[in-house]
Amino acid sequence: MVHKAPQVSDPTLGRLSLYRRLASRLVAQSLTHVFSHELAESTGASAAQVRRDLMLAGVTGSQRLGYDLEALVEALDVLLEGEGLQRVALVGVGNLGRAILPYYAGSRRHLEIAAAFDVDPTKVGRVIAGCRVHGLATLEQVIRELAITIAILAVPAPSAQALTERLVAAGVRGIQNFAPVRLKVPHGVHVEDQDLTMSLDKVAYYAQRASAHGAQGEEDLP
Amino acid sequence: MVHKAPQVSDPTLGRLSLYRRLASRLVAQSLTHVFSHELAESTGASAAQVRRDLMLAGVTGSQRLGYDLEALVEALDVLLEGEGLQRVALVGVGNLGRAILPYYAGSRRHLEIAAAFDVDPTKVGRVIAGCRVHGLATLEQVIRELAITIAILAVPAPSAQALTERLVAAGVRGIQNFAPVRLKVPHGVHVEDQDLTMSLDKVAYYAQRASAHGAQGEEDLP
DNA sequence: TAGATTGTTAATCGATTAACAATC
DNA sequence: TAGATTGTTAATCGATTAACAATC
Repeated sequence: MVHKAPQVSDPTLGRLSLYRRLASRLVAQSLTHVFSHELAESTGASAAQVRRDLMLAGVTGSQRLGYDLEALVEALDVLLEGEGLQRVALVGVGNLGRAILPYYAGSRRHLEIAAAFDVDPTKVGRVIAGCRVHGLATLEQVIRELAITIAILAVPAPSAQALTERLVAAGVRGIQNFAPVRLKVPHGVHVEDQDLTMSLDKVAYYAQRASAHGAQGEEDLP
Repeated sequence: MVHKAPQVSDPTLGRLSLYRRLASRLVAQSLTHVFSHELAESTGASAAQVRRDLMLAGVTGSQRLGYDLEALVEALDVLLEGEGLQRVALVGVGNLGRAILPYYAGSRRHLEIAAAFDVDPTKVGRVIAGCRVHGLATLEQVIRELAITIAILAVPAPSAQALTERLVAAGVRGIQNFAPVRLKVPHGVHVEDQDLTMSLDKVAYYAQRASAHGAQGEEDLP
């Protein structure tokens, strides 16, 4: 348990997240073990890389059976989300906020979406996916009372920065930002931008090249 | 105009997308020029890297005034989205689909969201953000008629793979995938995964470390 | 044992940085 | 000119790959 927390690089972190998702699914199928090459499929990485990633996470496998799923999931949960429970706030209960919520419901044992916030008075007081919606007036109070450390920011771009400052002042240390704005935050606060439009540009770029190079695959390699 | 299309790496592509967004915004403010360090702020990259990125995109700047905004936006549009017009289909008009649509409305001169699709019969026939919603029965027909090459896939995970196969068969060459599933596609088809849960794991990881290292910034460097 | 896996190491690859020369 | 910018190059950094030894 005195597991010295390793420093994990960003790309590795992304893969660990995907391993965990697959692992949870396999656990639900009552499986007990998984091989590195099975996990590799879920990310497109090589099996050797999976092994190195898991070693970094402090998970050790068996040469005959692969990795024990229960231990794997627990180790990843601890690494990604910490030993205790971290509470999360959803800020902005529009279409996007409501769409996101189900993704996080259940299966995350060290994270809990503890509260939601919205400007719209008609939404305040309602319960969405087991989560109570508060007005923005009580933002600081609720966040402090529940000791919330993480926020999902799903509000329109113009209000994003002001809300960020209130969240940080109230004790939030990490923000998943869906607003197409670069947030300014003090040191020690981490912002992860989830830019929905950026990847469409990438798709457009590759699709265009695919069409230009003739409808069929641009290379013959398997 | 016989601009040999450059091979652009993935991280560069992401930054170009962000430069374009900022550039569009500045154009809307009636500005005519922008400096590399101004663009740099939008991504967190260095000014020198911005210059290299833009050079790669074939955009050339002036030493006194920086980069001409109109030329910049046009060059990025052509690079990212092609010379002609590419049409896009939104598949799945749930909360997520409706939330995404406004992000793409307008400002994209070489991309057009031409059609939407949904299983729900009560949604079919409606018009959302200027975009007609079709039933899944006519998917292939509509995609072929409109020559759609790109799809935004915002459907539940279980139906994602089957729909992907129909889309590809009908001529789609690029997919922005919001379903938490790894899609199998033939060569020449590009899938960009937009995983909404992965970045929350990253946030949780960093937030947890921030809290562990004492509430204040973990390093003293500016 | 034979087979298939895991843990470990050196070599490759690519992106970023930093320093410089050139320009208006 | 002086100042601030752009275009260019060599050096650094880090992640990934590939090959190997060790294990059950």
